[in-house]
Amino acid sequence: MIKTSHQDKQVMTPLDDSNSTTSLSDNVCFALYTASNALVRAYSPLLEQCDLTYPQYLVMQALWLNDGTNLTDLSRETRLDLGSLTPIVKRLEAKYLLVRSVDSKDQRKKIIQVTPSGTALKQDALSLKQVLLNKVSITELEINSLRDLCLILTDDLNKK
Amino acid sequence: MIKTSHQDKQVMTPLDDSNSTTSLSDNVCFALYTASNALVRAYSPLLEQCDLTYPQYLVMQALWLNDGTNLTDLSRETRLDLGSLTPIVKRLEAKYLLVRSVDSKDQRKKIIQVTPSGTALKQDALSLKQVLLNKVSITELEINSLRDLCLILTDDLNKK
DNA sequence: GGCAATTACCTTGCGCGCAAAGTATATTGC
DNA sequence: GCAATATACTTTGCGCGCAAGGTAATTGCC
Repeated sequence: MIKTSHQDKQVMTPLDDSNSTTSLSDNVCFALYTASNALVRAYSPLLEQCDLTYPQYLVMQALWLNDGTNLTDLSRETRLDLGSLTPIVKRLEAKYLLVRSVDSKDQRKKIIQVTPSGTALKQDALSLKQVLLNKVSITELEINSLRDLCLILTDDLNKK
Repeated sequence: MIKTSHQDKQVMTPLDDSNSTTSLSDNVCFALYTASNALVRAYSPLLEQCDLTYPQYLVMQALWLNDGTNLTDLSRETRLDLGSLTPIVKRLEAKYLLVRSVDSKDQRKKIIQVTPSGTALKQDALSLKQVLLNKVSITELEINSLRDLCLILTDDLNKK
């Protein structure tokens, strides 16, 4: 958007920075996208015994930390779009893991509350993280740095 | 990473490691998942002017680097499932960016080749990466470390 | 009080990601 | 030479992620 320098030339030059990659792995974007897919894929067989998908697990985690919020607040916490969140929450309600009720003070708001069944899942579900971490060869320090870089990147990309 | 100590007790204690998180942001998994979503979301309005989605862009990148491969090889390079890849490639063919043909030596294989229209997209599409990188506040060194950690993590998670 | 603007949520449409099942072609074993 | 197996791809079903459009309820403004 700022540099439109090679809009005029269609011939690729060897010095052109945007073409010096020899493999997809040279791109952060590819690496990030691939890692996220691998993560969800690796989580899925573990979460299956809780009958949860990864996004559903995310929502339950958010509720375990902060029960009784409304959809919009839950959307902000999970960084999930409201249009994605509504059907996810409905499926969790169909599994009797949570209940939805209308806020009496503001009838537009839906209050989401974890049921006893939902709470019962907590220990088992959260322990699955360790199973995945055991497969990973990078150090805890590197994991923390990976996490922090991802959080910064997310904020940067969501800006403007 | 090593400790699996809380498998036997179902009651949560304040010292229980898997429950000490006070926010979703404490989890690598959440951070990674969120960052990947933010990335695709940020790329989408840029790629719109090329009439490409992010996965379609990934496939085109792979082909620009290595034209004339078959689907299975393309699947390995892009880390995309064959079941995902088939419809993506079909949509790219419908946009005249590539053609699919049967390998005469092995009729099961489909050879994918970029058309002149597909090649014409290359310069503009690859220049979009810089637009995104300009929004990002982390250093090039950190980006490289983020990329490498993601690649290692992916390999670890795909193992076994 | 009345009415436009805003907010909270739901719905729709499309393109994935992936597991599972299906089809056609090649290869292997005997 | 031919059945069993393996390989390459396609299809189907489901659950997202997200943009866009819709419907109520609430707020702000006059």
